Amino acid sequence: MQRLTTTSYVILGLLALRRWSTYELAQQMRRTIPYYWPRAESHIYEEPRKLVDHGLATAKREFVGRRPRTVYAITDKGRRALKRWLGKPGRGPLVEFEGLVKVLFAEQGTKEQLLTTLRSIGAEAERTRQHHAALAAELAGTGGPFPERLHVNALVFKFMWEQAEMLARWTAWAEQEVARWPKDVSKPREPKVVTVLREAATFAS
Amino acid sequence: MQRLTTTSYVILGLLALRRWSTYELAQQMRRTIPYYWPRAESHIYEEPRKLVDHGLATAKREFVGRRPRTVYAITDKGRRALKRWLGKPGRGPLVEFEGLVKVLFAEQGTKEQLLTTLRSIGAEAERTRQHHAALAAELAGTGGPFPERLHVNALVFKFMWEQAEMLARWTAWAEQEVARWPKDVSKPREPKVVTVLREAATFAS
DNA sequence: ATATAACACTCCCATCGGGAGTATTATTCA
DNA sequence: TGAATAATACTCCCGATGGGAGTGTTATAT
Repeated sequence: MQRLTTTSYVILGLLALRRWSTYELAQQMRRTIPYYWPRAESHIYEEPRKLVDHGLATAKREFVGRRPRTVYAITDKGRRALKRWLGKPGRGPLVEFEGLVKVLFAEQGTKEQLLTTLRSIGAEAERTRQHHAALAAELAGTGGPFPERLHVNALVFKFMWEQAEMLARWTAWAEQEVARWPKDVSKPREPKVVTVLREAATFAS
Repeated sequence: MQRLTTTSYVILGLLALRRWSTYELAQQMRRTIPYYWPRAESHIYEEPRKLVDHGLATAKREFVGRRPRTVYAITDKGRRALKRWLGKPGRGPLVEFEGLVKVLFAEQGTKEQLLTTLRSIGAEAERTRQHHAALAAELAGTGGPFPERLHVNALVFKFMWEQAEMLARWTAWAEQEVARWPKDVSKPREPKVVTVLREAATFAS
């Protein structure tokens, strides 16, 4: 029997709200959760089965015409397991950022390449902000599918929003700084950018 | 022959700076890079071999007493490959944040559990800030192992710093908001927290 | 009437996280 | 000086994951 992962508990948490078919769960996982718990859709289908194996959920086979689907529901044991899990501290954010790796080695390329990298990150940040703003508009307007959960959603949303804002600010700042650098980005003299290190260093204990 | 991943290019980028033994590469990958490109140490040993297979690096077997070690160096083909890679846009940040999942389902648990979750995230954010501040002090003081790369390092550092600051701010804010909620966190009436949604919604196009 | 999108999955391979294990050399501290 | 411990230098392996391809059915758009 496979062990339960954070993804299992995400599914269990969703099942605590209502019953879902696996397809609906996969849909829901695509809406907002990928911004802090991204998982491949193909594997979402495995998770509820694990929950059933552990007695945390039940599966019911239903039909839409001749097409079958499986609808899952949480059990009492499932609710208890979820509550226990909520009591254990969760891991802090883990960031994976390929664009930043390209910035790190930027002096091996051209100034144009670096600016292109920064602009593409900036464009993505802008798209994310738009996405989040639209989501906020929907939640603030209709209350979303679970209006009684608006307060916890707002906590989570705030993180997503601040993350997107931070990225946009950082990109704009970096573009501006790099614009000041000479054409050969491997040899800037006295770059102003280094002041960020001195500022951060003052916080060292 | 295995295909090159972002991790391969991280190693290639490090090799562009100087020759390293695999152990040194693994060490270096632990210093700052895990904050934006975390990879398991055990796999770092495989990457340089891939680079050699592709002709982007050469391996040299050396000895420290009777203990052998492999030292890798970049080739001209490797430098060209790195430059080409720098020209292609990199993926934006991907965030994985288990703690936030616990916040999302917090109304299934107790107020105490939620506050504990937030406090543990806050504590981790503080540790990260301390780590970054110490790193900044070192870089600003000695210039670090590659003083000629201080300017690109500063760009990357700024992102790490802002990320840590943002997390600390978010946690402090969330703790304060939750403190205002009633004991039964599933039923706060008119939570002030929802204003963040209204504010963000004004940015929707 | 037909094409396309949404629904409802399954299968599979390469990648990755992470722990355990092996052996040698350097450092610390009693 | 000797023993313990840390650092160096890896290898092996299992289970979790990303992500693409594939199969068939039902609803919607044109």
